[in-house]
Amino acid sequence: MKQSYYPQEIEKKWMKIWEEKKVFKTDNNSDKPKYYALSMFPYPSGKLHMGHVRNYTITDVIARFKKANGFNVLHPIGWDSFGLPAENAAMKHNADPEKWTDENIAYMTQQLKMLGLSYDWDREVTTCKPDYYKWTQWIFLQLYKKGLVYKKEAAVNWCPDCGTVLANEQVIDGKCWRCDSEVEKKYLSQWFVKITQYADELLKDLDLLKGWGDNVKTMQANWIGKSHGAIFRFPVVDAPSGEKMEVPVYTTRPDTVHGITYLVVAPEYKDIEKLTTTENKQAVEEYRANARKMSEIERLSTDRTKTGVPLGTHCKNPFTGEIFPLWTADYALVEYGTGAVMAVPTHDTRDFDFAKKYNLPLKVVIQNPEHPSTCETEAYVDEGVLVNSGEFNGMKNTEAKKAITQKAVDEGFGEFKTQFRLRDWLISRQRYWGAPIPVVYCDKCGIQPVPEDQLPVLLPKDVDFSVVGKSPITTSPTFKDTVCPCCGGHATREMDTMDTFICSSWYYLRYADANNDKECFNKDIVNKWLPVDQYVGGIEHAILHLLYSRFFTKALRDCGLLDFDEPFANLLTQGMVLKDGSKMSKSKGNTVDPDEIFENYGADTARLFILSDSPPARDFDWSDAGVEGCYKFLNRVWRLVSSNAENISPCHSELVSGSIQNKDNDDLVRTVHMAIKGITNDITNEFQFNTVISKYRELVNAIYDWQGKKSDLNDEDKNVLSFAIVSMLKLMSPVAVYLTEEAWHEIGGEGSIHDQAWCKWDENLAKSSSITLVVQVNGKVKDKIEVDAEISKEDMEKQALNSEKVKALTDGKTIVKVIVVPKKLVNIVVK
RNA sequence: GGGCAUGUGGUGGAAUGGUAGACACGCUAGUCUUAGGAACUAGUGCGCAAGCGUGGGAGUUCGAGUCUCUUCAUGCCCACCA
Repeated sequence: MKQSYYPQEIEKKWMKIWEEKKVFKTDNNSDKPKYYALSMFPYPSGKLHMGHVRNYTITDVIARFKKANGFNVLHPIGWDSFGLPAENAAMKHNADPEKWTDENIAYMTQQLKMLGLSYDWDREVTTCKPDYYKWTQWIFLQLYKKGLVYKKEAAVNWCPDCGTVLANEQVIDGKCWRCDSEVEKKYLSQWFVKITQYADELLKDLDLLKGWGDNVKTMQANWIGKSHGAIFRFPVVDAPSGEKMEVPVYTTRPDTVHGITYLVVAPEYKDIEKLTTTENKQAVEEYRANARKMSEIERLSTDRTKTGVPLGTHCKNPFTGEIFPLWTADYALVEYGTGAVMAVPTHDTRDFDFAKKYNLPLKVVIQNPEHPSTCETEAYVDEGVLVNSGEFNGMKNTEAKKAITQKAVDEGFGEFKTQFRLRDWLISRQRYWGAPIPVVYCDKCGIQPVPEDQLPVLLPKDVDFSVVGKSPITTSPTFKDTVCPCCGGHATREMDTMDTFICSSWYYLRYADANNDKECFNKDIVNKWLPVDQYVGGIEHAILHLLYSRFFTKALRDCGLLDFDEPFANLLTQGMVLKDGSKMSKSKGNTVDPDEIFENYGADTARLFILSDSPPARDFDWSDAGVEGCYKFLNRVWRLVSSNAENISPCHSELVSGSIQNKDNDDLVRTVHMAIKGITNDITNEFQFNTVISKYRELVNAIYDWQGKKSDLNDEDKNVLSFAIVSMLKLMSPVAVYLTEEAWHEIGGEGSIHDQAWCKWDENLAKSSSITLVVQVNGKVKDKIEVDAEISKEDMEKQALNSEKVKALTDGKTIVKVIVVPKKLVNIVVK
């Protein structure tokens, strides 16, 4: 008999058996209730890191727990496999990114299997394969048909030295990640997805997501950024052309409208040239050219002092008749609101800074009656009462917002306006390793979508990855030229590929029906499996991926492809894996390679440890000593099973404590019931795996203690021991997947332990036979008395008052009150 | 600047408003061993003690780590959004 536990040998054996028998295959036609457990799928970067191990172990334990509890569980995995690292590797070695990707997937697949994850591998999804991106392209076309995809001119990150567009991720501190030169902005025609059309619903439906943390919901709400304000239109009084013009502004502070002393338009404002006088033209042009060149990071940096130039023209404030100058300044953003800002330096810190710098006038219109401010040294941005505001004087500013906007509405120069910060999603990437955008450009017919029966538009293979300064896809001699689907004449293909976030915005739908080659997924099957019951992933996806996926679900719903509103019912954002207090990273040299842990301690140890020390949502500090401790614990469990194997039967009878003669046996049975209850509740509530594992340890310690009191085992002893050990193995089976399977067979169990039903507990047995009665005097613990668990309130009080320690403290004092908490404590209040 | 978290022993962390420090790591003794970085046993918040203890200060309560207010510190995310 084995006296010590050899994970390498045991784990490899079971890994193979489970794989051959497809133990974790999911049946689409089961009549059990469904449960969809999902981890965010990985980018095939080469090797798993500990963050993956944590993420997938958490989801795996949930999936196994739900399966044991009678659910038909969908637990799939796939690969978010388009993206820059593959292309970079390809460019470095002038090799095919597909080869690099495939090799990584093969390696990581082995690692995932080693980790003992209960995936249904028949549903594996790989976003860079034509059988997947065909449907990504098809979905793009549906969105195009719906008007949710459009093309427009937009600024991109441009590296002048490499002559190429950079993704945001490739811009590091405003510089090119490859050549370190300053990144500029450049205007190109780009594809956009109209996510803003769903801004209101994306915000409103956050309320439906009861199973999401408030932190993630708040981040999304802030990102969507709904604000209520007004649009005011200011007539231009001296447009150089003499034409009648007006400048509309958006403001959330209509109450300050009487305090306007100037007006700012963004450098990219569409009418800016028509609003500039001849004398100011040169200065304005120079300022705009400079702003265009500046990188996003430079421009948006807050510590930068504000700059701007006057246009030379003026507007009239329709509320006051005052004339004020127009300026351009890059603190006005062309993409937000109307691209123009009404400046009230007295009540806005940005306007204040700008006005001080350029000596623009200040006019106070809001005051705190108790502490009036002249706003000479700083803007007064808090609430107050209107002054210098004509008919609105004396009104509270919160009320004035409405009244003033209403006046503008009535007189025809303004309206109420709701504004979002959310922008449309730029999805064009001037890159090779992505899904080609299925569009062609015909000289005669213009933009033409590729007909659906011609999908997929395959990535060309005849490309040169060594090129610098352009996307490798443009070097293909065969890709560019094609035929117009409309007129049959010559057309050229779109050379841009899609942002990989598109691919990852619908993969969770594909899992439900992963091998469908007729449609992206069958509507009924998707309706059956979705929404995902539990989604697990890193907080870093709190905004982009989760928002895009929510948008996709709503858009596909409106295309008639599915019938639900939100894709992820419950979301668990796991914390980071740290080492020595900082995030594991190659540059810091504090990474831990999962392979080494598997090799030295086994996957069960890795699984146990990664769950043990912190609750899932919190950051987890890796410690080598902790791994060692988990390994020792598993060996301790193994010794407990193997040294008792011949005393244990896997089919123990149901144990009722009344029929048990021996006190130690009764205590152990109660301990087991308490463990079942506690562990089940800890998993069910918030997935508190760290306390689950401490309860494993308590249970194992209790069995060892029990064993220490026994020499020869009688039938009752054996029965109780069997009950304890079999329960322990079942409770541990979602975490220590290999050890429990091996142990299950060691004691003669049939089939797989992973097909066994979860343990049940008896409420009457899930408590100990005696309790510690805590006696407090004035809220401080003074005595503890061991009493029967069924003690009455009266007896509790009597026992407490009889305590010698209590008597000593209450002698000669008045007992004001006695509080009795049933079966817990007595508090005696004395004076 | 805004938002969101989090503050408990030497360390990771437990505690439906009811025994603070479960369970571990570490450490200290000891047992068994040729040896042990294995296993087992005992101990381990601080303080000689009365007592004191959950970042600080107030409050609610018979009773507060937990609830309220306030303050400080740390971390993360967003950041010229008018």
